[in-house]
Amino acid sequence: MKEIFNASQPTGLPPAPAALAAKVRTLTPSLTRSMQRVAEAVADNPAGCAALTVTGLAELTGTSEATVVRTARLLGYPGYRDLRLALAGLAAHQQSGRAPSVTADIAVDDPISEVVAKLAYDEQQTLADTAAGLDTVQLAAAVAAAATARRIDVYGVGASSLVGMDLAQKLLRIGLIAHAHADPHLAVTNAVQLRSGDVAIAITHSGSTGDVIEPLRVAFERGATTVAITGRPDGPVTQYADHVLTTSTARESELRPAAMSSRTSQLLVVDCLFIGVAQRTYETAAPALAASYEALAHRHTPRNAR
Amino acid sequence: MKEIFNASQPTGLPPAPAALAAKVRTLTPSLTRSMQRVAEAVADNPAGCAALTVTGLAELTGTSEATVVRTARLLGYPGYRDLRLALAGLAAHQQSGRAPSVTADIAVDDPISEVVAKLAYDEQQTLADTAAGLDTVQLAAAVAAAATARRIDVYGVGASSLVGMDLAQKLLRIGLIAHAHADPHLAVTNAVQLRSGDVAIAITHSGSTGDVIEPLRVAFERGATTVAITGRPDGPVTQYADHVLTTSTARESELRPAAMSSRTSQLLVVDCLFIGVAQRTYETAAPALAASYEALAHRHTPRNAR
DNA sequence: CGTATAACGAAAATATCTTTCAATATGTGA
DNA sequence: TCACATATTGAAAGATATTTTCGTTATACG
Repeated sequence: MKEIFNASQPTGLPPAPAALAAKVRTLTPSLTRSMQRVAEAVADNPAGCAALTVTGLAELTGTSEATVVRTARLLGYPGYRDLRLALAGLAAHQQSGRAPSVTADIAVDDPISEVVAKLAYDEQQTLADTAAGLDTVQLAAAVAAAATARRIDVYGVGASSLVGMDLAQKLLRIGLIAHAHADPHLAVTNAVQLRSGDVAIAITHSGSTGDVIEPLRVAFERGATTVAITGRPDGPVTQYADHVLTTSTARESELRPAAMSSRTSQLLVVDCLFIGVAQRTYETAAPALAASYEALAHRHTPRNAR
Repeated sequence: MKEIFNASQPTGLPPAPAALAAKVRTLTPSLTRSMQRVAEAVADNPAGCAALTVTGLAELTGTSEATVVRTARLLGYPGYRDLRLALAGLAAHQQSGRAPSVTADIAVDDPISEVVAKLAYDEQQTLADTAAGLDTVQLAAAVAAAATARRIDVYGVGASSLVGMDLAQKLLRIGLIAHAHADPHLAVTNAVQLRSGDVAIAITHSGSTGDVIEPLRVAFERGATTVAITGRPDGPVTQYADHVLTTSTARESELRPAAMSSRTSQLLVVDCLFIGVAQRTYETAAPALAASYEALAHRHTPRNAR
């Protein structure tokens, strides 16, 4: 067996400078056990790890040099040396940064004001991570496909279905033909109709939601351009995806289900996709948007209150 | 003859992080010619030098490895390796200094990477604004009402309907009885059923969406506790709201409809509401959340994909 | 002009990083 | 449950990079 971990990097992204923390979080779930230990140590204490040699870090994490190097590769660096440099950069970056006062998890007895602060902070973090980890090449490709598509189908179930509907709603507003399917059966039924020139978008945080993978597979086999928006760029869903857009995976806690931050992340991706498409179809998008405002105007009472 | 350059460091100062540039200037006059060349290169372009090996830097400056190492020592580092680390840190530091260039609006011809950065930044801003402007007293009151409610109805149309569904979905997950209504007629029909001890929540960015105000008014008159989530705390909807939760109103542009940032803001408020309720119903919420995970487990394929 | 000293670089010695490969663990299908 | 295939892992060999050594060349000073 050959170990070509570089191949797992879809497009040759240049290693991340301060986006390292994001990358670690995004990638952690798809790492093996010992690699996770290394990644954790690195994310936990960048400054400390930057001071260590491969051997040192291997000992600290109770693994081998080989594993450390492998982890560095997975993180997108050519080797440990480069990861170490990035780590030093990150450390300096953090140092200059602000006080990470609210990093703690939300507890059952947190006062409501604390909850607001922590949630806002977490979601901001999620946004930053997502933006940092988003592959703009893949995004551009997805945008190009969507902008010229005959029709666009969006698949998502559970929490992701709302994101799907949001995307479809917005695309409709700029005059594109888009549908969101939350019902797996109807999704497959519709996917069968797709062909080359159409676009299918699957949204699943886990990357392994059968109900979403199935319609994407059908669309893929019918020749449609397929896009996966997922937190697991190595998950089964990517088998049938021409373009993969990665969402960030923030830690979850008992009170804070993963759905919450994954939704934030997914929405940002979807927004980017939408804006990208709107740019490329500006001629028709702008008047369509204006028209939809116009149509809604009479639904608002003339704010006489107070 | 022995070369103990370390001895030239009077007091065992720890290597400088960002004070490197200063150190270089201070030390330059006392350096030999070739060492000056090295120091100059380093001060000139920290990022570039950080990417070079000893040999590389030696060649670049037309000197030898030994000289580079000697210079590193003079600068206060144990060796070149450490200088390089410091250089990487310095580079990252400098980079972070000039970051806030993304304040501008999204333009039609922005490259996709710019779009991602601007959107992420805007949404982060929206979150911060929302958290800052949220009245925790009102929020606490709304939470208390929802946590003990017999049933919870949520009204929202258009983009806000998705937020409403999100809230209802989550409340359902922790065992509460919640419904989201996007259909104005059904919403009113259901609102008639409410009475004291029930909670009705209206979500409208403009604060003047008749289709949402109407059911809230009905619920209000029936004696239910009513909550308005709106960007216009002076809008008509607040007439019938016992508690008003204010969302932030970010600027919108031609390509960036208001729906986008209002949605972000609304979701944060809804999340806070949810977490608050989950805290107060922890005894039942925690097992209910766990159970809902459990129920979904088999819907995921066992990640066999490479 | 000669000598002492400092500056410098080539190359050896060492440390560090990377790769290979075999052993072990893990999961999958009969 | 077992046998098989595949993935994960670390020890050690191999390759690079860094540091040290040491001899040569340059410079200063008497």
